[in-house]
Amino acid sequence: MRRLGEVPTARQSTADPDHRGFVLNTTTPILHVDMDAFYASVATRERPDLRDVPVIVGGAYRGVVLSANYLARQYGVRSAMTATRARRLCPHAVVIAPDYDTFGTVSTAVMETFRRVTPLVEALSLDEAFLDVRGSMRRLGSPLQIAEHLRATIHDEQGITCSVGVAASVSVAKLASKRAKPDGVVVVPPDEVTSFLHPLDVGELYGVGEKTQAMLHRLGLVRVGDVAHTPLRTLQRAVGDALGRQLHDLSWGTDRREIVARTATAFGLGGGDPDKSMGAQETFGRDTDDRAVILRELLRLTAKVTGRMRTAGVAGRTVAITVRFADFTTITRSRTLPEATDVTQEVYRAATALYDGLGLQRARIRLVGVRVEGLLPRARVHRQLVLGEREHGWAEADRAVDRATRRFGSAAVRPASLID
DNA sequence: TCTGGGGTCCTAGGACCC
DNA sequence: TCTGGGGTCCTAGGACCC
Repeated sequence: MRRLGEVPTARQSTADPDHRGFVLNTTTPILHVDMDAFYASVATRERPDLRDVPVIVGGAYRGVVLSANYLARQYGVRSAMTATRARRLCPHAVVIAPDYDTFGTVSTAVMETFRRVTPLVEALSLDEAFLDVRGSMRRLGSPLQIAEHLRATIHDEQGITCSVGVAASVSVAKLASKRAKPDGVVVVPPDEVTSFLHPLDVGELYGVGEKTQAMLHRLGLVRVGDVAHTPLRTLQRAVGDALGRQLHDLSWGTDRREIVARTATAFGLGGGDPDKSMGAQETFGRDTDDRAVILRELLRLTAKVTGRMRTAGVAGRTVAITVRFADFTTITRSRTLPEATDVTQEVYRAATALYDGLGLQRARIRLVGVRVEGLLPRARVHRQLVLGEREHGWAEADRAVDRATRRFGSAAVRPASLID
């Protein structure tokens, strides 16, 4: 039997049939399904030798923790923590490099499992999704029964566990799944929404990170209930119009956002809304002030981004670069071109101009990035046909590179300056 | 060996237009 | 004349999420 924790109120298990009446459940048709320690679970599912060992995924040189299993978490290891700190907290943890291909494969399979229940699946990332099961209940039973069915199926087919939050709205369902972790289900019926939400710390609300949490705490708004009973205008003066409105709605669990069927676009899964920007950035192994090294990195990143853009069939007008200095201060510079482009040389020319415009001399640089914004389907881009325009030559070169990359892999063709 | 990489959205100020 | 106001685009920075 799957373990169920000792969380009070709304937590339910299949052994607790009292809240499974039809009337109650039609009012809680939204499921938020979240894999438990997804990367770590996938990385260890065929490694019984690691079952009882703390495991960390990520944490390469200058890296952070992408995921940690629950044993590692007992030592205080958390996602996004620096690798250094994680190793200090848990020196005997096994560190595994991420394998995104496998994560993607498992994710696709899990999302397929969801779609066998309902077409209304909104993937938020590789490892979590909202499901609207309103139309599935006649066939599959109450939302709680559907949640347990999904958990059992994913466990049997993928060898990993997940947790499910069930509620009338997406925001409450998401908070409920967090409460359900690991390997559990929490149902929050409509008449228990405020008693569920109001004792939570404001930091639990979607959109409240470290900074906003600290600001709200300074104002004496510590619990969600405090936010709920603060006038909207006061809230908006503190955190801005949009976030103030959002927090006000979330604190009453009144968001009516509908689920839109879509797959995660991350990692090339495709589907859903088209991306609005595409970018790439990389932290150097060591900080550098060498212009040649930096420009070469900008070219490599540009080629990566424009290659992805051409694969996706999009072009963009705004080119932005990011520069992070040794002291971690980070600046961005952007420039909007007259015409949208997906041509490597055009984006690179803009990126180098932006970089040189900074007028840096000996600044130690930690990271550079390139991003193209304002993406449009290439079919909607009408280029000014200038007589004798050289860019056509570059576009031809890009297409040749793309063909070669498809046949021989990304190492086969690259700009001359990137060859060692 | 302090602090990744992929994104989205909001804010605010200035330019510019009507 | 002595000063409006709305809308859009562009840029830079910041917060947040996974």
